[in-house]
Amino acid sequence: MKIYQFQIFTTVVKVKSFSKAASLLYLSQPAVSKHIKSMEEYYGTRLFNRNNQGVSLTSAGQTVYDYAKNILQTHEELEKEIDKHLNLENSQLIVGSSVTPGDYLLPCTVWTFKDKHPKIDIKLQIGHTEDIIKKVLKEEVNIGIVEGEIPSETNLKPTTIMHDKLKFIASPTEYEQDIFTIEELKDIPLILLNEDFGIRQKFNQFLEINEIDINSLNIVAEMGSITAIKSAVESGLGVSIASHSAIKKEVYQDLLKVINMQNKFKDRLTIEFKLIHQNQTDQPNIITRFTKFLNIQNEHIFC
Amino acid sequence: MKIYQFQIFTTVVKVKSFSKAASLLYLSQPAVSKHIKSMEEYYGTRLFNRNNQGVSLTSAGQTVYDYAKNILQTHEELEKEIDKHLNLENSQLIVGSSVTPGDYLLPCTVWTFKDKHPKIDIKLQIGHTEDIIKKVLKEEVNIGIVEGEIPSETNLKPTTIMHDKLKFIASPTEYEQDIFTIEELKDIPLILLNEDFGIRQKFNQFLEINEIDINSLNIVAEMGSITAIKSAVESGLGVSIASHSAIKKEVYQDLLKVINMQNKFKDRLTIEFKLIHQNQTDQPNIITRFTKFLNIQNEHIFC
DNA sequence: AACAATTACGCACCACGTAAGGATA
DNA sequence: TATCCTTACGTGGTGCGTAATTGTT
Repeated sequence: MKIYQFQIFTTVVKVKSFSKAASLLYLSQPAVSKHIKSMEEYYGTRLFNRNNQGVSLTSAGQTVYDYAKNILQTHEELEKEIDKHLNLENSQLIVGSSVTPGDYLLPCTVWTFKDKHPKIDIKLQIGHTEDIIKKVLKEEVNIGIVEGEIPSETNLKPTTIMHDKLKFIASPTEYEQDIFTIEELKDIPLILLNEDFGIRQKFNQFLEINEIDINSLNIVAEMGSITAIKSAVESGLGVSIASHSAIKKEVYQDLLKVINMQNKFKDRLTIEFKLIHQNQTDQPNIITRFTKFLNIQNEHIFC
Repeated sequence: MKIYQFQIFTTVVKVKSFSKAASLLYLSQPAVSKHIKSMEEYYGTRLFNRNNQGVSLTSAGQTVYDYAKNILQTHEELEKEIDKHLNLENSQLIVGSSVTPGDYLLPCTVWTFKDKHPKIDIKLQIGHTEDIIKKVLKEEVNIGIVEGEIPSETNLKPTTIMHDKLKFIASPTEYEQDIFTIEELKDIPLILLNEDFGIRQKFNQFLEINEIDINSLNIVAEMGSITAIKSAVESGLGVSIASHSAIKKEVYQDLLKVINMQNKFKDRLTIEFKLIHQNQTDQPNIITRFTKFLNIQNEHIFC
């Protein structure tokens, strides 16, 4: 049994629904289903009565709930106690991030971290990759989370903490097709981020790998903001390319649609987010702490 | 974090050694190492001081230990409470098993189950596969764990719960070679189990697949007991074939040695242990309970 | 040299998401 | 039929053991 499964379980109990719990936990509904099923197998009995209005606890489930609350609380206390050992209280952490993770992923992460460590003062700064690298080197920020390449002469050793798929986006009212061919890509009006952005650099690489001359494309605008790009695409001014996490909300709301690429294209168009920090020998505990926090899988760091 | 990891952790604390904990938990030593490492990463701090005399808790480790004991105890209470719900107390379970699992694997399993459910009366009967199948059908035993094929007309739906490798064994003083060729196999004096045993049936299949006539072999004896076979082989009377779990103790003590087969041989010589029980619609909770107990991975059912 | 933990590697199983299927008001 | 849960399947990640390596007395 995992602590994590108790968290899923208690969430389900609270909202009386697998699907609602799934969306609260940033999981798919089948994933929640399977965790509950595995708990039911472990304890050898049904824990929820299912019906199409949601779910309710069985009496065995009520028992598990009572104990699960206890275990979760104890474990939370343990984590707070460890924090005290590490002297994390009243310390400060400044995270520098490039635009995509900074705007779309880290806010929730930072919020979660703050919730878990209320006495730590954590700040988030957003900028382009180069600037963040400079600030890490000057120790103006403690941790950087950036896209694109890290020059090796900086001696920063980047570790990849997440990757995100890049996708073509278009207005659902203007574009009916679900797939692009190479030929179509050359005609369609493109709105791109400027070259300060890791996403744009990745797209340029993509063109090279697929042997497409950038001058053969119909680029109608270059912009310096993801929000601006999204507005332009929503208005039907053209097609663009964006990171999945930056557009999932709009796709869900039907303001944007994703157009897939033909299989022929040779690259996978994914972008990696890398973590960098100064490698001090006596690294403050707080940096280790936040780094580990990001690295722990199955804990929904980015939400 | 997993409950299981707390168990590993507390075991290490108690015996002050990764390797000793590993052998108590029926794990390899690197496996324990990695679990502790992953806990240290999770909590962001070292939990043990290592040295070549064993390990000792750091102060953060002491904190984890205090809370871990609490969590483990709470979880154990939860399991007992669930047992009460299922009315498992004072019920009876008879497990029928064929020889290899019954003699070498289940005793510890049954002991563990009894330890976890002290009010359940669990008994273990050992016999040949056919007999166990009959007893399951007559409901003289509640659960069967057997080797070999289950006739489909019994309507028992076997589920494989473990597999074991079959290995050639010889006396380490009589045989120096580490590998057999097909030709050598035909000359060597063989001591085999009789055909009541799943292991022997599997060996016959193995010969067929490799197109070896059983009459071309030098079979010096057939016996009806694994213990007898082992004694004969230890005395240097010949070579035999046995299930890994039945001989690992003797191999460790250097009373027996394993001789591998040449790659040419076409079969893998593994034997499967299958669980069978009557599929009653209102199956007693206790059968479900024991079945799940066997099925739960990572909990070292066979030890 | 001996003992104990770590790292490397390959294999099997588990966790996830997507998509299709099933049950119930 | 709408809503919600379950099953099926493919992919990537985790856990395991074996074997080689490192580190400490």
